[in-house]
Amino acid sequence: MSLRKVLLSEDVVSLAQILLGATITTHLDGITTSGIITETEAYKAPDDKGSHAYGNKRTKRTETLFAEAGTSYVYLCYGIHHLFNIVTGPKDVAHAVLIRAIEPSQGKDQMWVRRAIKSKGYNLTNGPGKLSKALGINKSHNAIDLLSIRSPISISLPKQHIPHKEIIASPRVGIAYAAECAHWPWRFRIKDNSWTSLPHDVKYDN
DNA sequence: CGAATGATCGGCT
DNA sequence: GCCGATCATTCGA
Repeated sequence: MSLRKVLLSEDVVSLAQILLGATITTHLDGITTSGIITETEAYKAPDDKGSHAYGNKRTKRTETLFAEAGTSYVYLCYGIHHLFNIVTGPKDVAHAVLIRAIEPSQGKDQMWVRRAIKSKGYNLTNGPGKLSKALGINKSHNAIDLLSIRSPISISLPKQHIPHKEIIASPRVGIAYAAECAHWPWRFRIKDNSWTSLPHDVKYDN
């Protein structure tokens, strides 16, 4: 089954889990960088108050969310960070999966150059703003067809899905204003993978 | 350690 | 004007 068909037919909450383990690759400025998706979040308008398209609100910004499955939705957060989403569902259904973290595979050195920070380790790509910067994604990559052969950004599903047992669900963060929707466990990450951001509600004792 | 803060922009009221 | 699907750094205990 083609990726587009999967993105069209499955529910966005399922897709957030299906996309775990998928590879995202960018070809920009003659540089190839790629990584495995380790953490995702589902955004499901119109009922989801955390979504920009809550209540099917259409503005210049949210219009991209209403595009057909396989379109990219990149938008600027806090004036600094470009957050990368994959639009899912048929045209006029504003569902999307936010990519929150990846495990780097190709072009790690170039990612560090793009990130330009002192620290190292998992810090490279374990957050939505971080991975976008590491992969060179910015708002010029909004509303492009990820499934086109010409796209500088591409997605490929893993040969085998991550088993359900290996997926951890938790509440979404950063959208406290979204009231009860903020508690919906629509954030997914691969168990025992260190290339994820820590769940905010879990404490580790050591 | 944790808390506070600065960075810095565009969409919305 | 205000504030967000954030992050890196500094400050204080």
